[in-house]
Amino acid sequence: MEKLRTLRGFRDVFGEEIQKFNLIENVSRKYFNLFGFKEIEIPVLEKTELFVRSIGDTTDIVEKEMFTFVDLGGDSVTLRPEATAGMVRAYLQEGLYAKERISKVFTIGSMFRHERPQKGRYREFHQVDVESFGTDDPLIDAELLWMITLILKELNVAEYTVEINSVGCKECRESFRDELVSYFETKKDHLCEDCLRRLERNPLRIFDCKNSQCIDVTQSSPFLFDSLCEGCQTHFETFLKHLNDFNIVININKRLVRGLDYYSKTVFEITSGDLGAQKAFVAGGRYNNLVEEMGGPSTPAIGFAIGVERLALITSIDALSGKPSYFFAYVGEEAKNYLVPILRSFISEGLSFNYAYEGKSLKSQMRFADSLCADYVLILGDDEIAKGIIVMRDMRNKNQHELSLDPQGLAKAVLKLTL
RNA sequence: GUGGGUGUAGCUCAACGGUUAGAGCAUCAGGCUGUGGUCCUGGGGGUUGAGGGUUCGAGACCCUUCACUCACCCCA
Repeated sequence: MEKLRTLRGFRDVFGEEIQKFNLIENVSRKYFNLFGFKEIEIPVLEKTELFVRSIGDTTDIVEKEMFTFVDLGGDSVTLRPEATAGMVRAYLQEGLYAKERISKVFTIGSMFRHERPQKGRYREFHQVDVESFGTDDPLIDAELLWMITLILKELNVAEYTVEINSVGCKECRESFRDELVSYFETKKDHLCEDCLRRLERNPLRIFDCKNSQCIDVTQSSPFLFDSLCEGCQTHFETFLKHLNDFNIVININKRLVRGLDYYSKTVFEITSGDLGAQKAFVAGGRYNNLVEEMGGPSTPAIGFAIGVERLALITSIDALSGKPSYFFAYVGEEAKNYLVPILRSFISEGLSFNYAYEGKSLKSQMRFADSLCADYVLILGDDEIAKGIIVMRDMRNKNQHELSLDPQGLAKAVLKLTL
């Protein structure tokens, strides 16, 4: 029989990695709450159209990376490849724009992209996603980056680069596009196949190309950054000023463009050299037109996503929580009768507890306790029962104490001794 | 979609084309029938990813296929 295993690019997350995931989520939540962001959980599965319309039908994600299928009702549905589209949909569907002047929301969960898996990239991956609707003030652009740096600091991530750029508004992009196309037309024979295709459909993406010839061509090309309209330029300069106020060190990268069509003005990426090719672990930007394009009122917005797997790769986890753990070792059937009362006592005091279900030898139980890294082992056998006591062994220094055998009061007595 | 690497015990890996495929770690047990980590002894655990071929003989060589992995592409 064929062995059952996960689908390609899908994984079981456990052990140290899940601890890191939890840590990342907890630290993120903490700061989101401090900054006034509210959690919202949105569906993993949405109508395909939602993603096609928001992300853009010429993007790689939509063209070849979505888990799309027809459901039993005949609708084309898609597992979300990113969170922003669903967040915008929720913002409109739930009428948040009418309920509050500014909506600051976040969500945490799985995303799906049908790509070839490699280090730090899987078909199911996790993102922490943050969105702010309702203001174009560059102060919030800087505030988001500040919040991210605080989270990274608490997670002990020190080696990273914040790259920022502005991709302008619709208007400056429109006029720049013609300028760019005419420049690349003259360099056509130096561009790779992909870039020739990009030239037709989405010329800005040529800046994304890793091909050395294409990079050469872009060296002397005009940059959108240099032909921003006055409004976008002021927006960017104010953004820079606020970043400086928050004491955030950044790197302006005129080549930085995003792979999704909806971005405008501010875009940013946070990268780490420790991640190899998949070096971006946080990315985001402003998208002032998307809400309107999706059928809502004209609403400026900005958001970002943290790649949890990638962040976990560069996060080192400290020692586990300081709470001691206890193990109950018993010898003989009579001792086992004390198990449940003692268990109840421990749980009601909130003490972490474990034991061997089959009795086995005391030696075996001690080994088990050791393998679980128990801090204390409570030992109960015929001798102790006869004397009305229970022995508590400190596994680190091998000291043993005798406690009176009173199941109800045992946890309290143990607490007094061990804390 | 393209290219490279790798598939042998739960994990990490050995085994020149030649007995019954081994070792370390892990696990279980014993030494020490009431005390963990160290030590010693032993046990269990394998369709060598799958299928075909070459050969007297294949874990090894050839072909096919699958999977994993890294990189490209793209992205978080």
